[in-house]
Amino acid sequence: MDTQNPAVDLVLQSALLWSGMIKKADLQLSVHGISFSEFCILHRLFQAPQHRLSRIELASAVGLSASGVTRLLQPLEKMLLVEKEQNARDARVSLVKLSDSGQQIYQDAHQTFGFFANQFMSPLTSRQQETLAELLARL
Amino acid sequence: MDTQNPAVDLVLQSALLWSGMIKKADLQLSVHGISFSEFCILHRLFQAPQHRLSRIELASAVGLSASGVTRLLQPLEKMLLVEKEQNARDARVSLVKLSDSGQQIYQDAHQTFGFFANQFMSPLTSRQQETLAELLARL
DNA sequence: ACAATATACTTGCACAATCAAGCATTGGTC
DNA sequence: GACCAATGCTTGATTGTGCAAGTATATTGT
Repeated sequence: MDTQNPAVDLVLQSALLWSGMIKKADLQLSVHGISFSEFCILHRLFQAPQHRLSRIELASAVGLSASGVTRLLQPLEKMLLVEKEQNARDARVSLVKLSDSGQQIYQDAHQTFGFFANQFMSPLTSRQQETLAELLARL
Repeated sequence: MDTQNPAVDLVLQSALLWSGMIKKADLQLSVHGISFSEFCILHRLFQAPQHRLSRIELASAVGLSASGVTRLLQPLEKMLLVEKEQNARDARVSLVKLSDSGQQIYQDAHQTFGFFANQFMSPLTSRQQETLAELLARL
């Protein structure tokens, strides 16, 4: 590609790779009626204590703005996958809780996504995947 | 994060990392009046023989749809960074050529981006960056 | 106690990117 | 030579996302 600056190529190569990855993931997840971003939201909620997080925490966890989270959650609320709750200590924060049906959908989607992720990473051995994870973790 | 499936975490971690990277890159490039996507376009054009590519080639090179490329190029044409040219053999294709001023802007932006990319990759040694590039190249 | 500042959202507007549909051109097939 | 599928591109409508501004609540300083 570029003979001058390997870091430039590395960054551009990665950006291309991950934009393609997200498109493929979106396609796989569409059978569950959710997008990649929505899956990320559900994933973080599932991991959280009591499956509950504030919108701000959610935003930074998935790399979106606060307004992005607000809008992403609207359809999920209508589908009853998540519920709004109040925080007793601070009336500003409105907590998001994964509902029972949300957990169900998440687990179905997780299976699909896990299969996809394994397939996507299959050109690398487990050892190489670990190495990759370590390298990325430093960035 | 997830104790069940390391590939899932790896993919989600990466997606988060690169979405953040693109935002930072956009910020850096804004001093040249271009976005990350526009920089990618200019980069590919600069590398191409005679700094010239068809819109389809450009689209796949930067991971956009054909219509995305059409729309991205409109402002660049107005700024006279690129020029439209016809292909003698096939009247369907309209080639995009990097103009002289486009090359100038690109080289300025490349310097900024190169600096950014080096900084972004600085937690990794050159050796590690090579390893990372090799691993990503397989995916 | 009260003002000033900060935080947690939500909303209006703008923009980037996609898809579906359409147009023009090419190349193949009968 | 005339249809027909495929290709390269553009356009209209829609979606996703961010930013700036607004509201409500909390916190800090005096």
